[in-house]
Amino acid sequence: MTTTLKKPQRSARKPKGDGHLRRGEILQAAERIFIAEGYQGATIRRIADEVGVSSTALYMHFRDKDEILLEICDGAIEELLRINTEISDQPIDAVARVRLMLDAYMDFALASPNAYQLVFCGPSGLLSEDKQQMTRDLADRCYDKFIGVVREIGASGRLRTGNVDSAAQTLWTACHGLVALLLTRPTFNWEPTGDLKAVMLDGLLYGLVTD
Amino acid sequence: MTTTLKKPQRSARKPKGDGHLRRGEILQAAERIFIAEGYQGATIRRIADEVGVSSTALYMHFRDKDEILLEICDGAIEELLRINTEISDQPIDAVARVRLMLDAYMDFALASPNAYQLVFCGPSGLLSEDKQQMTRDLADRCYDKFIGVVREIGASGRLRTGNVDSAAQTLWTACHGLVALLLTRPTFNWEPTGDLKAVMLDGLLYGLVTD
DNA sequence: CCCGTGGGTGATTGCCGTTTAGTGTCCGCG
DNA sequence: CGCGGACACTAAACGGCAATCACCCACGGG
Repeated sequence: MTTTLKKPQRSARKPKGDGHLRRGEILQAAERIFIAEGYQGATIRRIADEVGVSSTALYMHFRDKDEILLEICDGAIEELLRINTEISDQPIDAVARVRLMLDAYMDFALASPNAYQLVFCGPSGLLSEDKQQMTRDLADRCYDKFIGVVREIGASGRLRTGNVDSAAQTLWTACHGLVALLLTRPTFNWEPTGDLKAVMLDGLLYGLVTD
Repeated sequence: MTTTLKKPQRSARKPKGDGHLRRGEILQAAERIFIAEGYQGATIRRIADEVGVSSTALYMHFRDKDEILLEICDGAIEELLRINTEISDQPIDAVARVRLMLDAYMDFALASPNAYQLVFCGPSGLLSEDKQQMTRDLADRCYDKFIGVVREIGASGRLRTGNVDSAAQTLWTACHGLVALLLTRPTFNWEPTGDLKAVMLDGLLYGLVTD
């Protein structure tokens, strides 16, 4: 009952300042299709149909298709940044925080596979470089949170390799590789996901960090 | 030499059994464009233009576009399999062989970025699953070579984690992650590639394998 | 009352992969 | 020699895509 009457039936047409509402509706519909059918299935026409407008109408609110999907991804990455910040602030051992962050990172990827792949597995040119700027910045801030904790470990002299950057990049890319392949090759005969995550984290941290 | 004149001045038409030659020419042109411009730039029409035939002609020799690119990728993966086999047969310590194989794997990915990404970073549906069968089989045989050596390590009791499969998958996916991100995010402020490879291999093997 | 403007549309452009119907040339066979 | 058929190939078209264009029209301020 609370629904559709945004304004009394004064007019058959929606009131003039509806633009902002439309934008939200489009994002919502796009996200549904994007989650359900991936990048390929989320065409401009299908999103427009879902909202109930013509495909042209989407260009009123977004410059192009990429901007829609990137805005969805931004939302996902913001969530990751929030998680990273939370973990980063916990008053526990730095190594434990690194482990938590990497674990949360992998969980995030597995929970938001489409957004994750669009941002981190983008086939180098699926979307033009400059349009990703906003998303890339967010991802970089996630990485900054991460490397901050790694730097703590390095400062306390617990890094078996002296270089903070190479250690951080190794930890990150290794975890990325695991989830990326889990997502893109779902038919492979994988060991249980939890086991793989554990072996990855145990192995890497044991290999890179001293007690 | 290869005169780029479309019509040889001798006979207006090439001899009858030219089909298999055409196939080679197409693959060669496609590979050039594919390497130079990636998956996006390698369109049927552009490949056909390069060869000097109509776009329809490609369908004489290949069922569809994916088959062309996959055949190129097969060539690349066969090279990887050859390398893996060679290393696998070397009469040296199993751990040293695993390290060599992973190192060669990463070098291969960095040397054939397009083929590597198409096979291993395919956004889960860029090419239909069944068409990749041949390529997947080759990749699986590469993995078999790899896991064979890991199994040797496990059999000699040198695996810190008892599970051969999870260790092998961890090693593989971690190395994949490194090269995948190096390829897809070339603008990131990476440490030197050699350093990253070394830290990855040292850390992982130290973490997963006992002396 | 009228007119500018914001929100929206149908038609169109220019790519793409793929399909269909057809064309010219060579070969083997009568 | 002639002719049917196979072969290598093509032009044109189809449907789908993102993106653009030229419009349209109800509303609200003057």
